[in-house]
Amino acid sequence: MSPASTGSQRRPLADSLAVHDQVYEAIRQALINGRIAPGVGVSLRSLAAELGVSPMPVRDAVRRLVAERALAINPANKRLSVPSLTAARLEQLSQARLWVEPELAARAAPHVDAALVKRLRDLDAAVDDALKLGDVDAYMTANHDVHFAIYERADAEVLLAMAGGLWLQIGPFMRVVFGRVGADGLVADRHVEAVEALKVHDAEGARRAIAADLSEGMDKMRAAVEAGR
Amino acid sequence: MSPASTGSQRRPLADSLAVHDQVYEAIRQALINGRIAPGVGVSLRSLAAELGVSPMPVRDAVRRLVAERALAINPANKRLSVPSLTAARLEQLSQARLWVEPELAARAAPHVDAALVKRLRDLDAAVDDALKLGDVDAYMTANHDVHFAIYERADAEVLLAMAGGLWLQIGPFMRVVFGRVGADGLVADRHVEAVEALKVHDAEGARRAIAADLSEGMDKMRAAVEAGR
DNA sequence: TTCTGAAAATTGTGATCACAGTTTGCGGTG
DNA sequence: CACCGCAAACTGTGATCACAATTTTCAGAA
Repeated sequence: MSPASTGSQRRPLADSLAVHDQVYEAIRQALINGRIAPGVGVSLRSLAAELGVSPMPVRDAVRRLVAERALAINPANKRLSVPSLTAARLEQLSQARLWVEPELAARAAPHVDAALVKRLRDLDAAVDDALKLGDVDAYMTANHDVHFAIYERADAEVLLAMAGGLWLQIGPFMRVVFGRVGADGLVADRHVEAVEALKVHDAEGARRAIAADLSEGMDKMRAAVEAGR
Repeated sequence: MSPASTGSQRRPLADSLAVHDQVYEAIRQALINGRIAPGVGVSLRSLAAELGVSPMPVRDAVRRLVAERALAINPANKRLSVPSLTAARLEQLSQARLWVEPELAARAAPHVDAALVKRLRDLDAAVDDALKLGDVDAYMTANHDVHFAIYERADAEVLLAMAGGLWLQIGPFMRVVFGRVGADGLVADRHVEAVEALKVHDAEGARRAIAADLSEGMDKMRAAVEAGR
């Protein structure tokens, strides 16, 4: 293979997403969906080969994921791995979520309009459907969308980013709930209560509903993690 | 760091810190110290030239800083800049700190020993010295060290990382306090109270002392930011 | 069979180049 | 003097290579 013939056609890429962003999203989803199991090692080249890109954009994406603590880097040999699920990590992540997310819901309440209420009801219906069908990926996506459709209305960029980072880190934990207790373990959530509170701009009601929703979900995660020791 | 000549001699690097980590630390300090003013644009090559390294490790460091929101990236033209100091950002950052940091102090309380108490007193003395001398950089460093010497004892890696990220983002705000009200504006802190509480393993006392310390500091930052509009 | 040790493969890191957008600078035109 | 237009410089992105440090593999000795 001569250096000149290493074609590898380039992309216009002006409007489209950069490759490293696509790679980031791909790895992110793989982590949340549990396609890359916690504890196992990964490498830049193996990820690159799997995604059909050069190691360069993978390197960028991985740096970002490491900074967000969705990937861990062994300080001794500098090798990459997926953080493993420990009770201590879950506990801290839970506590942090339990502070930021209700806060975001409360901040969103004043800015909620009829269109958002409708969208939230549609999204929540999608959550219920996914639950009935036992479609794990669809559930994870829909559940995420419900929460962040609310949080985005809070007009609090910094807190929103914190919440995003926490979901990314807790994604693998959510997966183990399905793995161990099945979809039946998650039939109930507090989305309806949250939407009702938001509809009438009841900030404290929204805060309480989201707090209860998280609290119950996280109890199940804790039980699943402890059962799997 | 040696100038990046085309000779490109390599380092041993086994035990020593990687170049991109040194670059990260250098930019980090420059941001916190306000040597790179908020709002202005930077570029990979200009930073690389300034630090005497190739653009590659700068790219890695910048990715990390962007993920930590210490640098911002313009989505339109993808150019880098230092986030500007807005009241909304300060408010959210403050609220987040006011939750995590007292929590870390409370968690640390049970694990405090005599050696740590001594170290904290030494560090706090350094804070007072820097204040008397009006040495801004020394104050920022010493103040950071006092807080994180406590937080590291909490045995809460996730929350500790959150606190670190928040300090990085709020660093430039701290600087404006000195810029506008001078070192005299910060003569009082609640470090002594915090250390006293920690010494007797009083978690709630430590929580309150740290909360008060942050609260007062952030009031000054808010005033400085508002005055500078 | 089990241990040993050297070769081979794999890893993260850094340098350098190519390329396509964007911004900047500067000349000429009205 | 003000405005336009184009070229040069600069920007982030991606590819490819080189290198040192691991880790893995496997043949040979006990």
